[in-house]
Amino acid sequence: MRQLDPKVAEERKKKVLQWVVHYHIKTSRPIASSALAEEAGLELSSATIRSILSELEAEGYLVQPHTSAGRVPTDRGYRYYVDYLEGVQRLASGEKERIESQYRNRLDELDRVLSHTSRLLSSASHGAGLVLSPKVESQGLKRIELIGLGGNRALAILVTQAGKVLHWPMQLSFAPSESRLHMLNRFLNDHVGGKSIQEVRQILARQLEHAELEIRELQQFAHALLGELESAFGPEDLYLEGTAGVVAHTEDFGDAREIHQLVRMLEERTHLSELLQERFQRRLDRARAGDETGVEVLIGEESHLPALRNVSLVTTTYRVGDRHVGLLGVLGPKRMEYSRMMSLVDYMGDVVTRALEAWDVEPQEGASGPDGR
Amino acid sequence: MRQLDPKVAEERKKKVLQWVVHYHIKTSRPIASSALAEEAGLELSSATIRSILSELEAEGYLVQPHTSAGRVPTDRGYRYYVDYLEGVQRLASGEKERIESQYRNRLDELDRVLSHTSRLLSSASHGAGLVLSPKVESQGLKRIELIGLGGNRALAILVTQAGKVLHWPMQLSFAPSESRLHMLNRFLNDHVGGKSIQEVRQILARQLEHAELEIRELQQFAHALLGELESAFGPEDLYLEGTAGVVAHTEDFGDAREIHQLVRMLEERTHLSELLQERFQRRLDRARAGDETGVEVLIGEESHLPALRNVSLVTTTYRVGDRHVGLLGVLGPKRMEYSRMMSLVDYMGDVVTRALEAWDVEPQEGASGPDGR
DNA sequence: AATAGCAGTCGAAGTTTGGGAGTGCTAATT
DNA sequence: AATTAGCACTCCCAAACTTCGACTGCTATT
Repeated sequence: MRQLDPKVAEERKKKVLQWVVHYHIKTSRPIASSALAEEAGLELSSATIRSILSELEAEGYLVQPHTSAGRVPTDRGYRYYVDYLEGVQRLASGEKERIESQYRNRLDELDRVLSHTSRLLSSASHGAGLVLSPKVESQGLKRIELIGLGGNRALAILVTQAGKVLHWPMQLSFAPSESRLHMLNRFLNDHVGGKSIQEVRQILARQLEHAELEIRELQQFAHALLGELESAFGPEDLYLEGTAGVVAHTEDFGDAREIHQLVRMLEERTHLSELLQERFQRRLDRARAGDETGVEVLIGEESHLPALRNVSLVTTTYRVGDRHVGLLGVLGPKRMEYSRMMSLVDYMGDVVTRALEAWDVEPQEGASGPDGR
Repeated sequence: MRQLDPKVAEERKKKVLQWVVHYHIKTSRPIASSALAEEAGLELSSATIRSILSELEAEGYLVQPHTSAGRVPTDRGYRYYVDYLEGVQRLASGEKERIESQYRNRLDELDRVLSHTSRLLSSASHGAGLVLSPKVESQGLKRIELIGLGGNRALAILVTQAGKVLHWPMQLSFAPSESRLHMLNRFLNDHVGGKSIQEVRQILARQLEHAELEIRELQQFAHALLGELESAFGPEDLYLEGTAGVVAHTEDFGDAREIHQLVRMLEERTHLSELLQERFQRRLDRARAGDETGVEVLIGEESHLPALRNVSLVTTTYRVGDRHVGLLGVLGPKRMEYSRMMSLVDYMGDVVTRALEAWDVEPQEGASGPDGR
């Protein structure tokens, strides 16, 4: 056994690293060379493994909490481990079944699907579940409707192609009559199908110029509608559930200040929302470049947000048809079961995509088809 | 100084108890007799105070974590303290201003008001904010509307008197035409104004018997509507925000198991929701008996839920007009600043009630009034 | 190149210790 | 009778110390 093939050496180094990360995740303890020697099935003595470990440490994959302790993965170590994992494990079929049953018999609104999804993610991961809702701006509209509520009040309702229902009350400066509203609705919906909000805006603007029918009301409505759509759709698009679960794993945090930082961040939502938006954007760009990547993982300080120092984020996108429209995932302690989380998230991405299919595939033409009985 | 008036003795005993609770809340430490003697301004020696303390302990208001430690309040001690506090402190006007500004310029839906309120409660309390939404069953309806979504699909929309908007998609077994829907909506709304869901049910049922117009569709719709309303309105009526904040105060909990219990409970929501429902019911009963009580506090084990052993709940009701329709409050560590929390909750109850006033006061008659310009 | 063996490091967990914070009791005081 | 000072006693807590053993890195050996 003279002269070791460098390839072989490299190979077993990887194996050691993987085993260390894996085992640390399971035990939350520093991993010693002897544990490797005995349980990892490498057929090497602890001494040899020690030298491998110290190489790995020199390369920045591992650290010792102190001399004479075992090794713990760095962010970089986790990163290697996660990259290696890519798409390996499948979800246990029992768990699949459990999830699937939750979605069965549920022809539902986007809103409910997503909020339900974030709960499921949370409860299956014992961490936080998060879902970024599709931006309304980017979706096609299916219907706009104005419902009079008496007096000057009306309720505006907006249904998007993907099944999201938005509604907000409006204070008009006139009291619309039933028949006026009906006409207005008719007019609006004649020009809306499948168009994006921007397009609808333009149409409304053009109609305002031509100044045909019901000028005052149209103007009123257009004005108010545009105003409402401008604002009001920021961090509210984030479904975030189960944050308490993340914080409860106190052993994974250093001091109390760290926990408080994290709590603040989870409470305010804005920073997290921004981070996810940005991630999603990047993902879109990459998808456009043909670089299809399923589940992505963001480990500890890779986020550059100090509050997330000790947690990791596992995300993927979900689609309507072949357009990626939103992001979903799990936030948990850095020492999470990545392979399970990754397959969970991957699977949930599928499930949501399938749930949304039902909305997209439907007949595209007018409202009255043949009686379906 | 011969012969002490028993009333005076009783009085200062109360004072001692209050001071102990107050100070423990501030410091989170057991309180010693010497601290009382020096800082409470009682003009008594520590020895005398000791004997008072031991009486209080015998009566179950205080305990010592161990011999030779100071005293800590029991649930009963907190209870006394809280009952005494009743309506004493007002909220700092700066804070009021801050809150008030959040509601200004916001003619909004019930849904948003409440979810916003729970966030505010959470951020102002550093605990969890919770709001129990009015039961739809008990509210009058303002509008029902069906919007066709193409094919057999329709979106049912229901607006209650208090401004809650419910909507859910329905799969019909026929494809409704525009004009049919319009007629149906007309018919529905002619019979709906101010009625409760039960009443609407009955009306629909009666109409089904008389079997006049559009029988099939009415039947269809009524069936589906009733079905939907039966289910689906349980724990979703609870807005719960900021749960992570409660858990983050690790020093207030015994072991990790306790924390996990609490986390589970906060995650599942059902138990908590039930507890709150029950509280609300009781409150209604009491209000009916003319026993008006503003803010209520539930301390630790008074809830009989082991998971809530170390937390307290501060709640009040909010109203629409003079009907109590919902509950709101704060969940935090047992060692919370009760007086601040109570005035916060009290105040928020007011704010929400005022916010809902806007919805109730409006003109009650038909949709088209004089042009209001 | 791999290993056995060994000295050395250092944390974790247990033990000991003193100090002090606090109590309850009792006898003296008003 | 109520209050207080004084004191003995309890018991936690923090610090200092010890022991143990889990690891490592190095070196000589195979």
